[in-house]
Amino acid sequence: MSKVNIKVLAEQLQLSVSTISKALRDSYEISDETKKKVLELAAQLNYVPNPYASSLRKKKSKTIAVVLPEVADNFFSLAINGIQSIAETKGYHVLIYLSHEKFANERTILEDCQSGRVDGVLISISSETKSAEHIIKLQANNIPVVFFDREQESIETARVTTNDYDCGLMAANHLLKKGCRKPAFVSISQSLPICLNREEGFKAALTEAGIPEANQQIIYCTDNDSMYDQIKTILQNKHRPDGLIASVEKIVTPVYLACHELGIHIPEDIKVIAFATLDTAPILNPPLTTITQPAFEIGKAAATLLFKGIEKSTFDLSKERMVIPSVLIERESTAGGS
Amino acid sequence: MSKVNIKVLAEQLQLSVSTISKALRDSYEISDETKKKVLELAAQLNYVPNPYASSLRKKKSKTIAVVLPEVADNFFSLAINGIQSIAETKGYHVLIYLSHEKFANERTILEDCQSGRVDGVLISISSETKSAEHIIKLQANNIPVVFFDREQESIETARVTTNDYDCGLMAANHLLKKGCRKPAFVSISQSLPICLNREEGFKAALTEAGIPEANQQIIYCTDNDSMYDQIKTILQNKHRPDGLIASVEKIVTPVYLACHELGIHIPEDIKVIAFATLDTAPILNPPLTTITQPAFEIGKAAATLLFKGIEKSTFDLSKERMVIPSVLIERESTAGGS
DNA sequence: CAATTTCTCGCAACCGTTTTCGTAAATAAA
DNA sequence: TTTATTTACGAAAACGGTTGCGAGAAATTG
Repeated sequence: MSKVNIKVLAEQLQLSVSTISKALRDSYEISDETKKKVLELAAQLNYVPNPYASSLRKKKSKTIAVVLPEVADNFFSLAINGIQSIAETKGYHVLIYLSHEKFANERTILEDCQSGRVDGVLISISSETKSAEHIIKLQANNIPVVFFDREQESIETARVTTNDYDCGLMAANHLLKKGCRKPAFVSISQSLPICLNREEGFKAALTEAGIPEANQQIIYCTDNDSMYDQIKTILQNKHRPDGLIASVEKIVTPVYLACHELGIHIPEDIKVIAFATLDTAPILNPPLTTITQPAFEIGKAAATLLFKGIEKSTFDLSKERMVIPSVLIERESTAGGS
Repeated sequence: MSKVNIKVLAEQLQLSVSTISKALRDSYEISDETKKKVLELAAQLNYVPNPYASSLRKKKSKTIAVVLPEVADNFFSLAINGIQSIAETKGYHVLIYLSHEKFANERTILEDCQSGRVDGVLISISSETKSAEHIIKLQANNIPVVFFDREQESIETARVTTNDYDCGLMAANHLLKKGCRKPAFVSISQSLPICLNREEGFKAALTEAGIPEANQQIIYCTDNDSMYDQIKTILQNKHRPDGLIASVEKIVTPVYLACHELGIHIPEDIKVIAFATLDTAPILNPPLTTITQPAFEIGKAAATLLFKGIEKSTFDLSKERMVIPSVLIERESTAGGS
């Protein structure tokens, strides 16, 4: 059916293909009269231009790729919202790719992005990603890349993050203030800057408070499936921490469940604070103290930068660095102390 | 930079463009020797074929569109995961579009889908959508459409849903069994089949139990922003319900918060059950009884059907109907009664 | 050795749109 | 009236692959 393209319009109006094309794009070369006829017929026949033909000719796809570790995470969902909101106003389309936290997937995805399919890439790298060649290759192909949240430090390009180090510090200080003497930090990666920075802040706060390094417990839960068991083990340990910082959202549920199963009470026995954008945080049992990241804003800012990089060839992304602060929202999971 | 295309390969190897193309596609017309040389050079020069050029010629984009009301919702996030998992194995790319529950947005999005940009569309309609022409137009253009979760009843095409009526029945019966005499159903739409079917099941259960229609309270929260206030009003009403069914996930937080603020205890004063895939359900205060929808599976099934419709022209989507049941998971928010 | 078949490859059209350039007619300036 | 300029449009070449067909060379057959 349909298959109505420029050629069909041209035949019906006894005009040339080029005239139709120009009329549709409102070129000054075409008379108002002709334009009107073309627009009318186009509307009547429900003509929709083929974006790929135009992309081929113009070397612009009006499409960007968003590469994420996963989508079932409030932070990333909200970030997508932010990205979409900007893309819409710019008339861009958004391809979503999931790395599932695997480097190999991420590399395959970025390889495809060199095809001309997209004009730019927004990426939050997988927890496995350490090398950078796959991203450098993209840049070598003149595809602008902007990191959001999870960056690759060695790459020279724009990035939008939150103040991870400060938040690590803030979280740890909050626990200390609430009376914790043996807080632990639960991380999901030994390479992700977001985790490392939060961890550094955590350690700095503890050191500052005079807590010896030996008591600065850092726990790495790199495997999703064993997370629950791992956390349980830690909570059963003789040196059980009296405070816990969840570096990412998905740690929260296993922690709460494990505490419940083991009869460990939050916040009496252990205080919990999490980097999370969970909207159920205030109705958890107990309500969870969070470091809430501005996910939507990070998405918006990253997209805005990317489009600048795409549209203004003069704009240099390489030195752009935007930090949007998170906020600590105190709830009962860290109640007690002074 | 780069710009390495088939022509470049052809020149370097002193072969014709068509030979390169055929070699890359492993055509029988090309000798193994030549193929090897082509593949090697392609790898060396980091050649990535332009998908749009090929799409133009082959009239296939290897891309599908997923149209959702919103993405910051666990159901949809998980559904995207399911869709992606199938798309990956099929080598398809996934464009995400958000209608933000607005019909006008949805129409614009589907219009664009007629351009040849996508080979098929997976859609969960907005809560505003009542008419169907925008979808019919798509089908008239030979773009297969598959509904998942939120369908448009008058359209003849495949749909993957959960057993909404039964779940409405199940939810209501659960409340009745737990001692509720005045349960209420909180809906977000008077037109969405998912809401209507759940509502019908709810009413059927109550009627069956001998509860007069006058006491079958149905509450419509169509506006996101006023939801909290609306719920609070209802809870302050003299005829405050003693049980509450949240027809969708996003109703949960405002209900819990409102109850807390008003000093209404769950489940003593009011029992709550929700259609939700929240993974924090077990750690809420109190843990939330849910009708948990198989979001991931629904996504997978819908995508599988769509690809059948795209790839096998003999396959008739119009009569396909798949129902994947949800499960009721009982927790404390409905404790009490017998 | 001639006739036929098989193996490889190139030519050229095509997909739908954009864009440069050329040109005839209409209008303005000289 | 002649010349210059503007206006409105068409022809054709791209963009990067794909594909049907034809043709020469090599291999097979009779």
